[in-house]
Amino acid sequence: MIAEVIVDIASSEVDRIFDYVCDEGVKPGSRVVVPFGNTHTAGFVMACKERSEYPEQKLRRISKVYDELPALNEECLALTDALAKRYRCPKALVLRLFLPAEMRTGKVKERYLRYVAFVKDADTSRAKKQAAALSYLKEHKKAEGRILDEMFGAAAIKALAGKGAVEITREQVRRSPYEGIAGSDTPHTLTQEQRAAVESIRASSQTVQLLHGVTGSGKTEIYLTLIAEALEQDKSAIFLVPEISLTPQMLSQLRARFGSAVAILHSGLSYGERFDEWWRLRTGEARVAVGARSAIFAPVDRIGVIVIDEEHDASYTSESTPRYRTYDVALRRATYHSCKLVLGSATPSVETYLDAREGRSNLISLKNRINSKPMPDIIIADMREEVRHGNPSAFSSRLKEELTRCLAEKRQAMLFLNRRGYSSTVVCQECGYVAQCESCDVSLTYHSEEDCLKCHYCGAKYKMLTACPNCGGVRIRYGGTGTQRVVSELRKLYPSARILRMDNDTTSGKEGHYKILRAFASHEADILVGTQMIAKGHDFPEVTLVGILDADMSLHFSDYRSGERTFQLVTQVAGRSGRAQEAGKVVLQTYSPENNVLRYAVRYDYAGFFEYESSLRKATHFPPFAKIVRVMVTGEKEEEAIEALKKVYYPLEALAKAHREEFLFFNKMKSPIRRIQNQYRYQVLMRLKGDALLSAIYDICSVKTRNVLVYVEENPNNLS
DNA sequence: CGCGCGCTCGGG
DNA sequence: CCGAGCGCGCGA
Repeated sequence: MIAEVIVDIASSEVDRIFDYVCDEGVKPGSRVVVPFGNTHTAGFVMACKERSEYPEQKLRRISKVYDELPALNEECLALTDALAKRYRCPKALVLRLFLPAEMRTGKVKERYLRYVAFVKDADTSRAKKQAAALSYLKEHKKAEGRILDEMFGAAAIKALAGKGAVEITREQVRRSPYEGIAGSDTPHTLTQEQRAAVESIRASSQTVQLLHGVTGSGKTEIYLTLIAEALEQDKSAIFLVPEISLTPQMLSQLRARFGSAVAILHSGLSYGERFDEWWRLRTGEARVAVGARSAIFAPVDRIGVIVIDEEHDASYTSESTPRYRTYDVALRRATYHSCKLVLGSATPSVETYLDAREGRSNLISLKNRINSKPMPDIIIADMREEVRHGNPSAFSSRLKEELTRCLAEKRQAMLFLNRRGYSSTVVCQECGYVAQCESCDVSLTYHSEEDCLKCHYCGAKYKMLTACPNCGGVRIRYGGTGTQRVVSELRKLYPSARILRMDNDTTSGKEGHYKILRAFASHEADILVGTQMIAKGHDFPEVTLVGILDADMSLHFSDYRSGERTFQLVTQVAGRSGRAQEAGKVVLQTYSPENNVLRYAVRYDYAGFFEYESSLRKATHFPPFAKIVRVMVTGEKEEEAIEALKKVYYPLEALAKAHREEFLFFNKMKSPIRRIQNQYRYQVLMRLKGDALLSAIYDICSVKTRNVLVYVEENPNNLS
């Protein structure tokens, strides 16, 4: 038989089928090792056939077939072809997405245990131990070899096997993560509104379902009901959440509901655990795949429902080749299985909501919160006023007032600032010198705890300046406030308050987040200061005050999505306040209180925001009414990068000239940040009316370059 | 991707 | 004349 093989080499040069001779019974989807050139390489059987077009004497034989059950099924293989085409990348890169990384590198092997099973009676009259072992096995049918050895001695078991009375087998066992986490299943009766939502999804003839509801409106319970339904129908489910939401609390909730039917796929697991969870899904032993973006590639058959929670989250778009959108992959899978794709969010992306508005998906709006409590009041603090009244600090007088009251009432507060470190710039007062990273064209952030300067783009650390390296001056100014500075100012203002900080610097490893959150949840601190990561999915019933210290940070980004992001951020952060008994409050500090997005956000008026934002985008020709395409060219040597840029720029320019009607904008430029991690960055920025020329653009950008990376981004998440 | 082949260039 | 360096094409 002939196998059509794709070799596991991430290069377009070898991205084609190679025919190999193989034994009968080799199935498509199997991982294999094949002789390739003068080495051996891993590969995947994409299809099998009887005869090859290739000259017979040149055919070579597959040297190893890995799994009894092929790692990939028909759906995965078809999806590989489709995605490789869509994102113009080698099939090998797509195939890799389907497998846990350690399966390729061969770091982890299955864990086997020896079992002994009863086969038939035999003469054991002259061996007491054998007789005892055999009768034990006759009763129990099967037992683990190691335990039997201990009970009856290894020799006796061996002897029985020799007589054919018992059979020894090696069976694969799985390491199961979070085994200790039990969690109690809360009773799950649905509210009227939740029942109606489930009914609407069931009855809908559309694939995509958009579940729009504020924090606390009970979206999760609806997801779980739909997943349970899939399981009842003997189908499987995929449940995706943003990376940050994969907390032990969330996992224990799922474990409690679905037990061992749940398998978790995420980077926090050990290699062995991830490997085994993957196989549990592949064999059907587990049928609910839970994880972040990459879990959309979970090896499940017969999918009954796919859920994408917090649909708007930026982490659902891959930042490396293939730059897939999770939604795109999910829609393909849902279509293949004729199942529903449920998107949930309190603040859907403009694109997603527009689809629903225009009837391309089914919109379900949850109007009420489960506990019928209103969302907290959002108070705008005008920071211009503060400056006018001689208050230069990071805290408005209103926030200080509320903080004082909150602490007096023994409640908790959360302060949010999306900037870590102490100060974002270090400036010499004498000559204006700004400390910059050697490998990136960005200014360094001062970190007070380690008394050092850090680059937030490449992670490099530098010694803090004692004097200006330019002029020798010693008067150094710290510009811009980060979380560390907020904490130190808070300590001065509220010396007796217990303060915790949570950002990338305080959290070592996955456990780090959890520890801080747990400490805060059990009221070991009064104030939690943090970045974006405190905004998502955690329940703190004692929190009655939330401060958004700099709502403008995301607002004035030169990015068409900045309004959307700000609305999402404010809504999300506000949702942290007053979740239980007490009414909550939010103080939102801004220098532009008249800003439309903020005005909609303080009223929790998503519909109003959407109308405003979408008409703005329509008028200015921005996504989802147009497409932004950025071609990035990066390389270590600036001249090489420029040379490669020219290679793509001229053909692109010609394309733009030939299709003026399709182009709204076309320009080549240096990236806003010229260099990151010693890589020079150049870009061609385009805005197109639609996708008509996308294919041509990808074609142009698939030029061969040396030492330079060229890639295409569609509607990129940031333009740095 | 990794290799080997062959072409080119420079030193002597 | 010979060896090092690199661009190119091949792999079933």
